[in-house]
Amino acid sequence: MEEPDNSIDILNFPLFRGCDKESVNRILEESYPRYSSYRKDDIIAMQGYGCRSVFLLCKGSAYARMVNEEGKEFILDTLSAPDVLASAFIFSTAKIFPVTILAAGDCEILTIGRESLTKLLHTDKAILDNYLTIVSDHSMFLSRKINEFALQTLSSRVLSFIENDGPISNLSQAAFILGVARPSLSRTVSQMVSQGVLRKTEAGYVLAAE
Amino acid sequence: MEEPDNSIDILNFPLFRGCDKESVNRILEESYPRYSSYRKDDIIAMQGYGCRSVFLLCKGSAYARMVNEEGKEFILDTLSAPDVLASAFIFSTAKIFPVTILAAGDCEILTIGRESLTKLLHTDKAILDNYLTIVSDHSMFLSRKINEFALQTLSSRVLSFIENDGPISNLSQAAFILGVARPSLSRTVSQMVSQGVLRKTEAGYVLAAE
DNA sequence: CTTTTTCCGTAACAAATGTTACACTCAGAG
DNA sequence: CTCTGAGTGTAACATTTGTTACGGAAAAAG
Repeated sequence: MEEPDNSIDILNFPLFRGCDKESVNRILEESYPRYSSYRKDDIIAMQGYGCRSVFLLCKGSAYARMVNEEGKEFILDTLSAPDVLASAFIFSTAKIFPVTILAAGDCEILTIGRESLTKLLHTDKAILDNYLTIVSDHSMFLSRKINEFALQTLSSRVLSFIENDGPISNLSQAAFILGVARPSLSRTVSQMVSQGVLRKTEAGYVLAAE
Repeated sequence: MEEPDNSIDILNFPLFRGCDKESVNRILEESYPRYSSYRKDDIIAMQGYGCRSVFLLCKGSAYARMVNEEGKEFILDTLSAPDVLASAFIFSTAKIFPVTILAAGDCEILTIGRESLTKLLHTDKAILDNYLTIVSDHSMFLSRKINEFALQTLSSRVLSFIENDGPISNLSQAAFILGVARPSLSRTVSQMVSQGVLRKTEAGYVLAAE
């Protein structure tokens, strides 16, 4: 279970940048952290369930999927190691996952309980500052998402998507992430191409300006 | 400028619950906090501009409005004293307001700079825990908003609106907050009434079940 | 090589929401 | 009282997106 190179990995995390490695390792070891592996498409956390720990994504990548009662869904975010999952949920009043987190590929994850995390934040000011930045950036990310969903048309959102995620090489997948029907995205992309906004390359659809 | 009853107000804030009042007041006084008044519709903070302070909303209420390039807009949130504004923006990497904050009525606001806030968080564990909860709850709020905008139909969002904000007494205003056209909301509400989901009372439209 | 699967483009239609326009009610100002 | 403005209901039409369906292209499997 316990990985021998735990202590080496730790400083790769933005969360631990500038921290006192020794004391962090001590606190982590005291808390008997769980080190687990997930296979592609395994569920790491389930929307609607309680959140008692944060997940340090040490290897691999994961994505956050949001579903509503009628089964309509979309991908809110994709995350790659090294990153912290559930950072903004664990200290909320409800302590409930608003999304389901799934392994995009094989993942290795270190689970840290709420108490240990609190202790870390109380002990090391660098970690605290990093954590505040991480949680705040998460809020900013969500704000931008809201702006997209609430105010932007599909074609604007396609542009944002390409800016953030690069060329659209798979229309079906992109449609799923954008939370729209595949033919709708296909239609919109076709229109954008004929308007000269997008261009089709071997890598997929890209901005025509480049 | 300086209000004499500052120190009394402070403990009303969820942010300061359980804190050591003496040391908080000392830190606040050291930082020469600005105490400002705003009239109805004054701009407290402007979307797209830098965020260097948090705002303690001591009296009155404010709302956060989000606009896109084409001028389409909606109200993301309304906040009432006592509350903390911009808690999730000040520690982000970008440090940019993603919304415009406006006074919904006459407001009194205590402005706390980033350095003083950092000092408070580093000094008092209770404040730190409160702050983490506030920021996290903000993230949860945004997640729910995304769920609404991305996945829910207007009628579902009407139900959420009534649950959170009470009866719809002003269709125009509610349409603006929901970010939809007034006739669209009027139409949907009419349909929901004829389906028996909503009921019209003197207080406005309410859930039929009650 | 054939077969199957996956992805893509597209068309026809449906559903949701936006836009514009107009008439009605009601409360407050004058 | 009359007038005005805010809020409302509603209709007709436009626009955007969803749904379903079908055929083709290209890759993967056999």
